[in-house]
Amino acid sequence: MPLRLHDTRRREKVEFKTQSPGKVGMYVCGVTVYDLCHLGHARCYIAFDLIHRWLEASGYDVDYVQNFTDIDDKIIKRSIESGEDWKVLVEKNIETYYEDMDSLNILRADHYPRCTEYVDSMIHIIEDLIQKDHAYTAEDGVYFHVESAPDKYGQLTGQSIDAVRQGAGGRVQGTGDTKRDHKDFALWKQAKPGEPTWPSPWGEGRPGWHIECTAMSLDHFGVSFDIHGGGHDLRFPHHEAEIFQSECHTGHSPLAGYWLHNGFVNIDGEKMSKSLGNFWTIQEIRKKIDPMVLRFALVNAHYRSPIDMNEQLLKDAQRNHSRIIDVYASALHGCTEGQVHNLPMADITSMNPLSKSLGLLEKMAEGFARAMDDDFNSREAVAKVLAATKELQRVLSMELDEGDSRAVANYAKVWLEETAGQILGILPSPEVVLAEPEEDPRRAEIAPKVDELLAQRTAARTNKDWPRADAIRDELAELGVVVKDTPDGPTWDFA
RNA sequence: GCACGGAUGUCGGAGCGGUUACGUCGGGGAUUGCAAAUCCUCUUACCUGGGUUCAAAUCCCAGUCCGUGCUCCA
Repeated sequence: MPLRLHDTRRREKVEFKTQSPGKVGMYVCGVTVYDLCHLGHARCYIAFDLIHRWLEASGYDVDYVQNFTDIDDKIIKRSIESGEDWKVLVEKNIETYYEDMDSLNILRADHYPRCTEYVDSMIHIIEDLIQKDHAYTAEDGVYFHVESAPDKYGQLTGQSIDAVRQGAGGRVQGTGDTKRDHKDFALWKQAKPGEPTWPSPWGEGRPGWHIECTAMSLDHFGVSFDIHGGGHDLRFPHHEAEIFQSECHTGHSPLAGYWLHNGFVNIDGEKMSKSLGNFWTIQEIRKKIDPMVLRFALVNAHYRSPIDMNEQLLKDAQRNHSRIIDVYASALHGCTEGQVHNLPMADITSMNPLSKSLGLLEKMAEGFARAMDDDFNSREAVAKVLAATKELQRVLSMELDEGDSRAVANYAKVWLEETAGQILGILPSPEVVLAEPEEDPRRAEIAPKVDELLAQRTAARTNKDWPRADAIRDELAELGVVVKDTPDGPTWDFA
């Protein structure tokens, strides 16, 4: 089944065809490194990581470019506020960016260009746009004249230029400066005293935001490439500005074969924003929960739909994620040295329970692939993994001889690694799964007391003194300890 | 105002012409001294009004409500 994906420009799911066979050029707008990354960044780069992984798994050679915007108004503002050199600020945030993304198991892109390295090409493009009458110089910089290419307006948002001619809801003051028309956007900004600058034919200054991506994508891919991605909010004006700049400069259309935009993250039903005070940085989240659980929660939604982050969602994610890990762990434990038998034929209609289970699992794997081929529907793919988890659990606990049970364990291991591991990226490495859990310092602290109480409770239970046994359990509950009775005796953990 | 999405069971959220989503919650059962954990199992649904069709949650038209964008933003 062919891969289909939703293209923002055409506003529908279309079959994926690359510009050159077997190769994919993918450009995703990166972060402006003036601050730490937040939940929204996590969502965006996990979404494109998933796309990256699935394209690779489907046999494409993906050239993935993701930029850093390392100079802009906010970086300058932040640098002035903190008294820190802007270059130091930028380096620090880029370092943390990598750290955050690594913790979320996001595979690295192939290139991370920084816009300050491309100022010369930006100047070159701007000169060309001026020459072609698509741009003009004003007192405080150079602007792109949107009315010079009206047919390119609204390609991603469907807004007509006539509607916007009326004035965008009266909310454009403050961006006016000396440009001719409120729709025009800055290509080059004249520097104010004390700001970092680059020389240009229009005096000392720095590039506008939109031109950066144009210069970098042009440099890496040429006039056109396959996939352009980014957050939903970047459709306008950023991505439409890119279309204006690139297509007017190169004369080639379209700039990108497919435009992909990920949905936003809300917190408890509200838009995540600094003014609402519900801004979660990845650094903060990492202190509270396993980043792999966060990844699970984000992968457990379609990349285009908005996601409402809340306690319930994380709790569900925690539970379902550990269910998968548990089965993976028992599969790993079952992969012992020794003879491995051939597994019976996978056959849904078989009377042999193992054969039938293998048939079901094969079908689920197919469903997984079908889901991913359908506009990277990881939500559906996760559902298949969860269903398979149940089935794998069943298979792993079947009464089998040694050779068979090794084969089954290996099958389960591979099944999960090829789906939840390689594609969804939610499986930790075998080393991590098999590692002895690190001793919680809190646990060591109260262990003697808990063990003492548990011994008393076991004695009470042996004597069938149930009120006494339950009283001890209540006492343990007050310490925040939950008791689990197993055939091998009681175990305990923190609630 | 314009543009783009969405409306599904207690809830979160898939499906998008005929078939079990998945999970949570709730009911029943197994297990247990009782619980917890685990496993099995059950009920319940497609915003409103028209239309197309043998068949609509799914397609078309109209309406209502909600979200987002139109300004820096993943």
